[in-house]
Amino acid sequence: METARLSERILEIFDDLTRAERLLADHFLENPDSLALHTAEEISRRAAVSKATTARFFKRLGFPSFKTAQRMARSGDASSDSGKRVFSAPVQHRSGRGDLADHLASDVQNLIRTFESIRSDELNAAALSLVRAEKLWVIGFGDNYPLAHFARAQLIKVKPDIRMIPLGGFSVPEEFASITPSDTVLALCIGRRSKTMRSILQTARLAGAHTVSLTDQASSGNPELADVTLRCRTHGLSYFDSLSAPVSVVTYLCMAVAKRIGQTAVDRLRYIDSIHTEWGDAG
Amino acid sequence: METARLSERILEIFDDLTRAERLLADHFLENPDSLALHTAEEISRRAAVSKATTARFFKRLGFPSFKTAQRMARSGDASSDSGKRVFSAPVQHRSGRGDLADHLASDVQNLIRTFESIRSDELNAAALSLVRAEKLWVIGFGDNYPLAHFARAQLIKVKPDIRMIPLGGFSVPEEFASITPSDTVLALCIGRRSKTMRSILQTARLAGAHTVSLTDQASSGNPELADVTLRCRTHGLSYFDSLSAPVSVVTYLCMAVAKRIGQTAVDRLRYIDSIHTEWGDAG
DNA sequence: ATTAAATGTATCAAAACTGAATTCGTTTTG
DNA sequence: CAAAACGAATTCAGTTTTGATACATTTAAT
Repeated sequence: METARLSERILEIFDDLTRAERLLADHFLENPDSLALHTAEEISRRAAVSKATTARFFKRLGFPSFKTAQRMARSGDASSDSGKRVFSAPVQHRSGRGDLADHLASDVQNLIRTFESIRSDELNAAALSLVRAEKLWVIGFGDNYPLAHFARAQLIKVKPDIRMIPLGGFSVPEEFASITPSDTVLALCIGRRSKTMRSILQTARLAGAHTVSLTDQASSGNPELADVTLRCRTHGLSYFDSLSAPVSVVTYLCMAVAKRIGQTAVDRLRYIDSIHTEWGDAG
Repeated sequence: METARLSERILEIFDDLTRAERLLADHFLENPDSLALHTAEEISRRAAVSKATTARFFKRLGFPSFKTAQRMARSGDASSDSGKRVFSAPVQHRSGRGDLADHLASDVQNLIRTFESIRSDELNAAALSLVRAEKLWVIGFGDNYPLAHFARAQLIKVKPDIRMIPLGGFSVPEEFASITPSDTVLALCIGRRSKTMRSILQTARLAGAHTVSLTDQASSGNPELADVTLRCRTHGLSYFDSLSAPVSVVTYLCMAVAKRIGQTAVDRLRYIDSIHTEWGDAG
């Protein structure tokens, strides 16, 4: 995996780079395959630096020249996908920068792929649905609970009635009974599917409420359980899935909601802030 | 107040800074009060740059001069400058693809910048500390609660004794009393600082426990409150901060922990998985 | 094999950066 | 009040960085 080697090397000496070189560094961190795929001229153009700078950059990185660097990048099987080794005992504590660079590259890819695949009209529809809702139900079981909590924490800052399921130790049906057709359900369904979630979504639809669900890409098995389904890429390099993309999508969603609500949301934010200040929390 | 403004401004133009200026930027991000407390000469000495550079730095930041900047910092007023973006009513529903692309770009930058600035040895030290801990305390108040919950959800999959603060409605001191020198505290300190968190960290250090904290870049008002401090870039485009980078860092940290624990962690993961399957949850 | 096109590399002058020394203004002290 | 002391701004010269251009090398086509 040659691209990792490059990212690793870049992260290592990042602090010593000059400004134009940093542009290059960022370009390669965002597009790890760029070195293998494009010419020096093309790379220079994309990173908005001169060819000379690109040439110098690889010398500073320790390569004899740009060409050798590119050859090395191409010779290494840079297909970068290198299968899931979730359970292939990682004996090597060899640690360090390589892992970090890999992880970064992976999460950047997760973000990019996710937003590439999400259609903006669907997102807007989702946001609109959340805005219009009288009550908003945020639902997340198991590993989705933190994500649900996070979404609610954002939304409650701009909208008054956000309910969370599950809540404390309370029984779900009792809580969920108050759902109405003017409500919207935001369902977080990343990773392991839970039966309860399925039941809740069915109940919600039956009750005539709107439903928005956030899933990972693997979950396409049960389509159309929600009015709007947003798929996130959650590919992780080893034991755990990555939640960067879902978090980013949720953040965007909340921002879009706040934006649509407009001044009321701003006022509410300000009010909350003033309460915090009054209570002596640091701003 | 003002220090936050300064840090914000610095982060805004961080990419365009030269190397010596970056030394200054780092100094101010780590010591936000430095501007108010020290003379330009002293600051220059501490940041290891020339006085001229310091003078120029504040001009580049948009202040008329160093002196003005210092006066503003000391008065704490400084509302004259660019108002906080958070409240600058974004009336335009530009709604199109642009917002999405901006958001994506911003979060990708957050990720990259975060991993650029985090030292891998610090991360490894943090992971090691988490691995060695007899009990692990994950702490997150307010907006950090979902993040803490998320961290715990990962860690509990590979390690048996992970405690969370705050928990249910239980009183913190009663819970926290069982901390010992062989424990480690993972403190999530993104965004608004809470007094309780500070107290907890102090108590933890007094008790001889190890401490790892995850903060945003602007927050290092009290440096060295933890043994290891990991700074994340959380810059958001409008109302809300972005948590993509912190989530990514936490995920990496947990992965590193799992890796170091090794086979035991794998076994535990498998066992948990088998229980899930047995209970009929979909995989 | 030869040539033309494309692409990487080296050179050099312009621009930007930096710190030491100097100048200017303010405050303190005798 | 003078002058000394201090600190901030400016100037200036040396250094580094940068991109345009010229040059060399590879590649492709005939």
